[in-house]
Amino acid sequence: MASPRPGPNLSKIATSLGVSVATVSNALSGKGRVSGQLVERIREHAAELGYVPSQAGRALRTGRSGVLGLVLPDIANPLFPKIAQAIEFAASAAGYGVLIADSRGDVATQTEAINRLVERGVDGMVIIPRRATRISSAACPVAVIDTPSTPGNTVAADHWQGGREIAEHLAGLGHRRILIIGNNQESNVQNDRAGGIRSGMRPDMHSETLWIEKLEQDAGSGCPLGLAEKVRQGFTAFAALSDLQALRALTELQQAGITVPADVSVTGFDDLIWSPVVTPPLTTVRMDMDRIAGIAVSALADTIRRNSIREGVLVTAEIERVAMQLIVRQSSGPANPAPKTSEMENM
Amino acid sequence: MASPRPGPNLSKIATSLGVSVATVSNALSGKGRVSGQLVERIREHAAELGYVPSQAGRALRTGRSGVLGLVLPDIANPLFPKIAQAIEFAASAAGYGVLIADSRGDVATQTEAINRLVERGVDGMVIIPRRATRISSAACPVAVIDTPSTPGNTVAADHWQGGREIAEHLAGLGHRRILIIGNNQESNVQNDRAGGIRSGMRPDMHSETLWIEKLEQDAGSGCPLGLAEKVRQGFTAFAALSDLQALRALTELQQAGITVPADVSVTGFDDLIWSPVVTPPLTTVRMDMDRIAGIAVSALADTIRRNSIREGVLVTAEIERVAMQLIVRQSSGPANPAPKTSEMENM
DNA sequence: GCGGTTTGATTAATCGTTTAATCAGGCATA
DNA sequence: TATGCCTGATTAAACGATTAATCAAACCGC
Repeated sequence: MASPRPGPNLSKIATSLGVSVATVSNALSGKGRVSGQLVERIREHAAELGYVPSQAGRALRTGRSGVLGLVLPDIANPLFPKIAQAIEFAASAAGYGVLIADSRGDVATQTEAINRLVERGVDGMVIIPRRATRISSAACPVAVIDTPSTPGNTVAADHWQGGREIAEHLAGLGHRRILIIGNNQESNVQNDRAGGIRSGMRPDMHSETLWIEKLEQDAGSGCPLGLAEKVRQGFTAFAALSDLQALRALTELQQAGITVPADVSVTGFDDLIWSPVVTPPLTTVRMDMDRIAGIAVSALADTIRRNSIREGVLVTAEIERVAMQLIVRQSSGPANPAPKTSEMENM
Repeated sequence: MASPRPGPNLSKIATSLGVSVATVSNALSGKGRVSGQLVERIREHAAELGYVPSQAGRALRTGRSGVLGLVLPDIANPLFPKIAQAIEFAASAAGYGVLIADSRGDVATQTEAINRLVERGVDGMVIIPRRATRISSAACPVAVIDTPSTPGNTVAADHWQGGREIAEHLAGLGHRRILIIGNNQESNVQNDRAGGIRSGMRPDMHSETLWIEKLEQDAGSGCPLGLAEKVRQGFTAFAALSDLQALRALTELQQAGITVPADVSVTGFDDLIWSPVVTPPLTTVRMDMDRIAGIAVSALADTIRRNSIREGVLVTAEIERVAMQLIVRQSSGPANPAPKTSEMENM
């Protein structure tokens, strides 16, 4: 009934070579004292037998599973593929596997997801927290990726600076009235980005902020944002806090007969997959997820290596904010002092 | 140096209750012969001690890790979050963890990613294959999710039928000249979808197919698709094989001053996250990923349970094609026999 | 009251790896 | 030559769970 593992194990190699298992183990790991030529012979033989070490056996003995957990509470965020990819890449470069857990956007099950990972024996985990949740340390080292302004954050993109880049870009193009379009006011990330935009504006500039989720509570999901009205009020730039919202703004404006960027400018955040290929391609700000993931994972790996006794720690890294990079494409252009109003009639 | 696991283990519970470890194990798993009241006592005590079984110990003994691998070779596909979420959900409902592996779109590393999973001791894996690759069975049971027409496929959405739904919808709206917009001609999925559209057209209808990747090889990535010209040629409907391409088409048309759906219709596939919130909301076709994932995972779990000896098998399921559902939104409307040509001048 | 079954528990082996402890020689030094 | 050290290997004890085999006692029919 019990299924024996298919491949050879240490003891098969050992008996086949007439040595002890301990020697084989030492030779392969390079730890004990084994003569050079014997190491050679053992390595060779192991390779030709196609030996692959049993993670279970190793884990049982060492207490380390070699697996990290990745908690993505808001998987609907289209940023997810990039994050998962970056984490997986960094982790496997560091010799770790990645176990995913998501809570389908439900706050209550975030804890449950974390527990499942702990039960599976992960050595540590990377958490991208759901907005406004605070991670109290779990039963293993935890790296948090949120925003630099979040307490307990390990490493994150410098969303604030990214916002400033956008503001300065728009200011340089002559825009003076900017509408910031965000989704959710509780999101640490979106708040940082909005704050950055405001802080980067010149004294003679004016901004308002539109929170979509709040709007949809009254007007229903998928409702129009009323951007044409905003254009009439003199806004010439729409700075969305995510490319998803930028896309929504862009198509609504286009449908209303307002041309981007001739009439108004639209910018986003995150450089999501569609951003370069829509018309016009989106001006946006990109975070270096590979770098962030690399820092998070190596900080985590360090902590795991250091902590002989397994305990819950919020991991800290030396670099905790990574600069975002402005990508200028064609959705932003010089401010048009008098956007064409002819089209506005038929709204 | 070696870090002892923090929590209690079977033997701690056993000595604390004055019974043997075997009895505790039996009581918790409900397998051997233990008296009812002792089972009760043991379960209670284990719970209050916060006992969590060691996956490593169990895995070593049983040869089962309780983990499935998920191979996503083309992670750039924005469909990924839904797939990953569905698989993770189905797997954790079946008591499995999910280890992810991606090959960053690189064909060569797909095999390497699979090997990494095998080395980590997964009990089976779900593979969404990169286009045009054929999965030869690995060292464990494998479920393939691609298209029903792919040899070796386990379960998938009925992309062909989805295509027919689109064609019939457009036919019913009076469209007679349809431009199919796909990305890559080698993709099994996209080919099925295109085939379905063609097969669902009425005899008096005409279609052409535009493959973006081929176009971009000459004209450069992100180049215009020249859809305005197609409108002039009499095409009134643009059926994209993914919402990503639909979005690209929609924005290009809108930017050219062509109104959707008044002038032409645009449809997509997959009901991606932005589809309901762009203007106009996209008519698309949705696959029931939860159902597909559920079927794939339970077929996999069955095979794993059945196969005492661990071997590589391509898993088969009873239901291998799952119907797609047409979602009619506002990007498709009645065919306009003479789309306005006034705007066409300024192209 | 005696062989035989059933019940409820224990014993002990096993999965594959790591690693501390031990040991047998060889070699150098006193 | 006896002592000590170094080298290169072996021994054996874990890690934590599962499970086949065993065992003691109770219970049954005859």
